Amino acid sequence: MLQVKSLNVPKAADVLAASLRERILNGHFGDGDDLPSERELVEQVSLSRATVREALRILEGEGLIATRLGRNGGSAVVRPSAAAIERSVAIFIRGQRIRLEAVLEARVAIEPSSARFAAQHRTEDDLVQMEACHQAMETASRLGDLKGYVRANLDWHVAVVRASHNELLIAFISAVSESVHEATDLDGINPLETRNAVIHAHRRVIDAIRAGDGVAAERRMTRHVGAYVDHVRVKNTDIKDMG
Amino acid sequence: MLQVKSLNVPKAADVLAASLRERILNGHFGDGDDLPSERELVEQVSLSRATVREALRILEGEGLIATRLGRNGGSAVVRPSAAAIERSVAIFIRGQRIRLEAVLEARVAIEPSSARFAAQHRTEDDLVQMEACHQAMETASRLGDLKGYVRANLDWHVAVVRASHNELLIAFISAVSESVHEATDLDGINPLETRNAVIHAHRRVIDAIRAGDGVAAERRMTRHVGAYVDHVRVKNTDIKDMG
DNA sequence: GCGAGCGATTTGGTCAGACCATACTACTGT
DNA sequence: ACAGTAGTATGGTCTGACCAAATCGCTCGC
Repeated sequence: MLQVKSLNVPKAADVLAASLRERILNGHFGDGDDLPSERELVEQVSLSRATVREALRILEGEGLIATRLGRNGGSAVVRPSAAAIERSVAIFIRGQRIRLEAVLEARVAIEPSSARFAAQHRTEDDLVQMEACHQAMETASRLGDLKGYVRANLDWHVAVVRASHNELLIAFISAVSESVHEATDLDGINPLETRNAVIHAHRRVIDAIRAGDGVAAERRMTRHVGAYVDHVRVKNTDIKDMG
Repeated sequence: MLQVKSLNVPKAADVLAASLRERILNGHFGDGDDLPSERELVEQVSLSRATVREALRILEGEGLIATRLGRNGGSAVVRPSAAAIERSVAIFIRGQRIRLEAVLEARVAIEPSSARFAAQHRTEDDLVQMEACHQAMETASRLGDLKGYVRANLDWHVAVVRASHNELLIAFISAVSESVHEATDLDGINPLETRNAVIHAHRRVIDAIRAGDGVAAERRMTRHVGAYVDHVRVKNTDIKDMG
């Protein structure tokens, strides 16, 4: 007797989604192009509207299309942004209950190299952004606005990585930053003494980046984030999860 | 006249998905638990089956549930894995046409620190895994099996990061590795001379990790991946996209 | 002429009910 | 006792309808 091996039965919606995804990523549909309306797609692919909608919803979840309501609405192709990565990372961290220490380690791994790349590729605008965050930190620290200080601190780190002009690193750091922020609020007393040390360290990193000195930028960032993770570690000798 | 501010109209499916997502991430539903069947959910939340299905599909896309067919089927909660991150990163790289150079930079940023963490946290099993990849590389190189060599090379790098026991770094490196692999196939002639140098560099990294010497592991890995990215850069002076 | 207002139209969002395909359960006949 | 078969719970798909939002385009009054 003929043996059929475990016959996979792909779902119609998945097949359609894969087809559309491929055409989008191939550039067949460009950024901003409107896909056919749901009812048109129904006719074109001979599937029910429910199935077509399910496929569109998959692509929307992947950040490949955006759907608008009303006349002249429909689904338009969008360039996939880092937002999808940030979402999946956030879910991963919460769902797997990743240790805060591991999240900080990831930052420590990424930021020094990013600082080096930033020194090599930074533009004038990047410097302006970093200085703005820096000043916001100083102001918030002086006023005792701890919440604003922590926020500006996070923004500064993201600004540095942004200056590297490496889209992947930017996506990664953005993804972990949010989780760090949520945990840091609870954790940090951030005494003035520590705040001043942080601000000073930031100052020196910015200077190196402005001077285009990648080696110094990397070394200074290494020291800075290393000190920070040590600081957190001594405050939480026990293992602490997030979420 | 009363002014209503921009009245947001959340879609029912999104609301339901958010509700279920929260309950899953809170641990209210544990790993492996079965969600109510679609028809039960329809009754519980007073929405149509199409809407309920859309919500479930969202969660499935986020890697929070898995759905099985047939009797005793239904949606079961699963721990979100790195797979979702890998998917979103792959889409991001292809969709944004991230430069291969940027992808390699991300690896360069991540791997040295990972090697250091690996030296600190590696288990015996981790060493076995790395040695296995190493040996596979040597064998493939000797036999001239370039495809196997490249594969084993990638696996070795992932194995090192895996030994760091940092789930986030593992997810990141896995995500970029696939993209690197797809591009490397085309790129690499990988002459014997280069292969031997790579294998020797790997040997020294493994030795440092085995010895628990984090500083040496990090330094050696830095040199190794730095040499590799330079190697690629000289071969592609023009900017090359992926996908 | 022209702008404000208002209906018509297009399009996604939701609903209801049905039927099919699949995988497991339980019975039944030898 | 066991193989085969009918039953059943469940996801997958289809059909067709109606609702709600956003836009278009016409009319009317100035």
